[in-house]
Amino acid sequence: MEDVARAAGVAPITVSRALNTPEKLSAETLRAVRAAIDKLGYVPNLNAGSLASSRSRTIAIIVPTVSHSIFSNTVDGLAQAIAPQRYQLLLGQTRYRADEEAALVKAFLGRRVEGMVLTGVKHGRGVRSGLLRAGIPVVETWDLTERPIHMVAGFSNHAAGQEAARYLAGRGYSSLAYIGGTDDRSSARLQGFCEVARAGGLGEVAVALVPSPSGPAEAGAALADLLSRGTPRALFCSNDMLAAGAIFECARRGIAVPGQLAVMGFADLPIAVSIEPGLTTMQVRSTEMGHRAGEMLLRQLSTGSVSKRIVDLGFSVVQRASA
Amino acid sequence: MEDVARAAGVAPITVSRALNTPEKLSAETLRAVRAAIDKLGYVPNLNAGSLASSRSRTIAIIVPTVSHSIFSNTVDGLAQAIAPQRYQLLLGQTRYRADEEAALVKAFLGRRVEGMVLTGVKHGRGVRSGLLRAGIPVVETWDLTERPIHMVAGFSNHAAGQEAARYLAGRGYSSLAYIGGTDDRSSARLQGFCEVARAGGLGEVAVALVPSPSGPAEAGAALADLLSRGTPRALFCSNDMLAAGAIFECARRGIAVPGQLAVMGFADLPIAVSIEPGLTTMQVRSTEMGHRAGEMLLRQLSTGSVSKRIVDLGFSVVQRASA
DNA sequence: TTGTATGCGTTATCAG
DNA sequence: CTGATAACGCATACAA
Repeated sequence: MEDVARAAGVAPITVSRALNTPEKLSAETLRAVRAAIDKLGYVPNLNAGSLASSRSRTIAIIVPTVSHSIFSNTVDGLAQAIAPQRYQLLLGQTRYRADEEAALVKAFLGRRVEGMVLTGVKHGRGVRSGLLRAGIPVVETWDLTERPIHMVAGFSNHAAGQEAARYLAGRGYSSLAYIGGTDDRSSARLQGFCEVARAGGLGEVAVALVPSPSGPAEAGAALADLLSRGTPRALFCSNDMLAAGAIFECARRGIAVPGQLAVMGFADLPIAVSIEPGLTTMQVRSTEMGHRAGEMLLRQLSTGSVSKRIVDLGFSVVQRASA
Repeated sequence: MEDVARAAGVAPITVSRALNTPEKLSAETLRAVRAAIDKLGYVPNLNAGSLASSRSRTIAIIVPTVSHSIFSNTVDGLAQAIAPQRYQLLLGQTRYRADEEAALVKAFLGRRVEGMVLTGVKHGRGVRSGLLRAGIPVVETWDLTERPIHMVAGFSNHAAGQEAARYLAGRGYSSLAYIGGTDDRSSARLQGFCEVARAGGLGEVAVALVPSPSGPAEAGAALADLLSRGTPRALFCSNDMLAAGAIFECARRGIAVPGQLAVMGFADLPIAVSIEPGLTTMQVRSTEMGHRAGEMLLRQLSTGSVSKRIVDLGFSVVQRASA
């Protein structure tokens, strides 16, 4: 910056201003500084700027894994929301391990990120307190709680599970089965699903769990397991990829969908509308969740005020052919 | 850090050592410092550390979008490779726009990232020169070139396209069609595919392009378009999601796969093995690409030497039922 | 509109 | 094994 200042015949602070508040410089000075910057190929050190201004212009997001479209959509949405404001994105993956989350939060706090987006509302040891002490805005996603760390943008997994059971019961299916992951949010959906099934007199739900992260192939094996234990009439899968895998397995076994087995998914991924038969599923706004989280953080950062602490993005059944 | 030092009765630099080179401190001093750190809830400012040491311990990756599994796998692989070394990951999305790439590179350079992973080998204005001047290690992925910026870990899209055509020709299919995206790498695959088709006397390939990013739904429309223009016997899709969409469309139209139309995909995503019929596809190592890129960067950063500038991860046809 | 003085929170270097 | 001193490259506060 000193070199640039010298080349442009100004003080270093003027170079700083040319970068950050160009509107406060005369056109002539600005031109000279920019010419010097180009000539010297000067690349401002943003870390030094962060240190001096104590504003890092970074936001972090922690997800179980980015390999799962539901989460990568959220990352995508967040990235799109913050990019126009020239914030940069730090990405952390827990791979479904709570202690990883705590380590990542600590590391990001060390980076002095200005805001953080988390997955879920249950967190590892020290996460909540560390975040609270840091005093940065935090948005939890992919679930809902009355008592967020700071803000939450998501939907109730428990209620979504209930709604799925209600939908299937309403269509007259009585013998229900479930295939899903082992993470907190899948578990919440399962619990809601079973509650309504039980309350509706549909009896016990046949459950097959697959370890998260799960893909369509695992669903095939899980379905085989379920079929060996009984004859379900309708199957709720904790995400669309599992549902797709189940439908493929049915095709392989000559089981008609929905004729013999109705299949319902979760998330409304692109494959849901495309697969044959079209997949009845629970739509949730995965991209919007990230985008909204970004907006909430930015609003808090720029105005210092929260508009809403709890944003329920909801869910809705998308009825297609499979159930 | 000063507060911690005071509480522990040592100099600030000793606190720094407790954090970075604990093995150089006496057990007693170390214990005292750590106790003070815990007591005060001290979180070291890594940005300040970066400034003083000129080592940021960050690595950046730029992908078109993380919503596409092929790229999110690469991000995942990179994240896994660098996490154990306590490097952090900055993520940038171009959304398939070259000028975005240049802007992201510039921003990441400003952050003083220690290494960078790019998608593809064609880059926006100033990207190559800026990176070269910065002197940081760079790994290009998802393609191959004789003249990488620094290093490249990928495979030849052109050769993969050729191989696909060769495979289909070898199975006796003569009337070929193609559905694919509009990005550089898809284009390279298409070109290789057409070259071999032409050279093998199979005539012109019927081509339907869908704008990137593309999903299974777009493939349905593209296939409809192809069918309105002729009767292809085999279809090569530029990724498995497009192939899946094409297979679903065939199911809808009562077209037997592979009986009436053979379908071949690209990437070997989890859906390929799961879908019915099993998808014949071209396997590429998307996760490994990111992981390998991370290892190459770390090696360069720690030893200062490159083992291999050009790493060809290759590709291979995975034969299943669809072609 | 531009400049001067100062400090942000660490680590490198050199000494003891 | 521990400490004193001087950067690192900027932006804030204030002055002109």
